[in-house]
Amino acid sequence: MASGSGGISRLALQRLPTYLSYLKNLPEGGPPHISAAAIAAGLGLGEVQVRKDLAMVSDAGKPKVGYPVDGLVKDLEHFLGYGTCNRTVLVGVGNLGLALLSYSGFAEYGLHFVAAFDVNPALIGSSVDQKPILSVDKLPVFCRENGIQIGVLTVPAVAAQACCNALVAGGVRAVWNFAPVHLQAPPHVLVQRENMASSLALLSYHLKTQEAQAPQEEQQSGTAGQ
Amino acid sequence: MASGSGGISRLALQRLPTYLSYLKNLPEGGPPHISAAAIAAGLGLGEVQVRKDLAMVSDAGKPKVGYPVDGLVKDLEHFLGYGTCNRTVLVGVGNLGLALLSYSGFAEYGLHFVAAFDVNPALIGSSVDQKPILSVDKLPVFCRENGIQIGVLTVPAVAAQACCNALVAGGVRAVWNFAPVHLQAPPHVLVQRENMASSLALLSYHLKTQEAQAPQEEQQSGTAGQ
DNA sequence: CCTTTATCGATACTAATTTATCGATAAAGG
DNA sequence: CCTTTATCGATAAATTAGTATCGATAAAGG
Repeated sequence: MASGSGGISRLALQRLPTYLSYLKNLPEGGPPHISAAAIAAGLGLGEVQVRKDLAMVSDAGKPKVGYPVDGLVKDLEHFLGYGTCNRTVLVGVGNLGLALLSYSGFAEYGLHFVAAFDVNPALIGSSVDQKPILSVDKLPVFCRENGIQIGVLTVPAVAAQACCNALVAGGVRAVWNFAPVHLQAPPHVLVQRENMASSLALLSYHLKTQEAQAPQEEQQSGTAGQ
Repeated sequence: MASGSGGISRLALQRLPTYLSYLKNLPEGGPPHISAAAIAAGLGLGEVQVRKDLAMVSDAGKPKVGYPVDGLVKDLEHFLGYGTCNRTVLVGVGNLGLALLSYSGFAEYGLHFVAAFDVNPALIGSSVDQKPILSVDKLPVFCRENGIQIGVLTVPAVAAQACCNALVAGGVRAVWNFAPVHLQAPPHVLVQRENMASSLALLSYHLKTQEAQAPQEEQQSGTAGQ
């Protein structure tokens, strides 16, 4: 296991979980080693890029053999900080909030929901999957007392900055923001915006430009590889 | 309105919707013009970057005045292809699928859900917000007959490639994939993966590294700007 | 009408990221 | 034991993205 010299680039860091999930989903009885070329092919990436990314995380790669799958998984998880339990609260129990709250897969990434918060009195007092829904008034104190590290924001845009402030006041150091606004926060707090609109922009632009270029395409017999 | 010379970069394209939403959320009675510097400050970006991005989209910027807010909004929407109705289906009516299906905000981006698909017989036949839930067996035919352009995949990872193939067979040209797998598709079909794990990686890594560097921080009096 | 000022757009520069090349090495086969 | 081959890691080149500088211009004020 190696910690690459300087820091890892943001884009490389974002690719790491993709490798991780690819490796974890490899068929059970397969070979215990895998080459960078194989990973690259499976994920549609460049072979050299894969090697470079993995070099930041692990030094278990050996010529002629490749990387040991299990070892690489461990190295990735360790590098990303999965495994250490990050206590998390969710703010805003709407449709999306509920979906995230009841998704069990986040535990794999070390993310553990402890409680949820909302302003709606009809929700306060109830619970979702053992996780209580509390009033947002209690947010800063709760975070402070329970050592919360991550806050997930699924509130309307207008409420997002206030909720973010409450999280920061409670000592939270990472915010996952699903609201379509840019949030201000002190530098030691990482605000990661999950921007669905960005993805949609890519889709929409693709459709628009492709339409202009090839308006008569349509007879591809569904040849989707693999 | 200008179409920048070559193509726009992926990263720039992803920033455009951020500008758009920022402009749309500007207070009603405000000034009719805005400068690149003001936008940059509001979004935490570089002033020059904002100008360069906007130059790809619009040529309505004037010295001493800035950009006309309304005009810029129109140019952005036109460039991104919003406004043209993109008929969309959703596959996989689980928690997340439901949340997306009942979120009304997508219409703003030209995305209109026409129907949803699932394998669960208990769901098939019912509907969510006027949108019928049909059997996945009908997916290719339905897409073909209704001129569906976008498919949203909120199915389990194992089912994703098969559903993607069905969408492609139905003539869909853009897929928004929420499943944590890399999908194969012919080159004219854009597969955009919404990778929550990537965001989580950033958060987790930030917490891990910050913990190692400054384990004794904690007494910041919640000074969150704005 | 001329000067000043805010702000854009273009050009030049710098930094980051990706891709290509090449030598080194671990295993396999003769 | 030597040769061959697959594959890694490192260095170098190319591409791409981001930043700084500067002249040009539209409005405002004298």
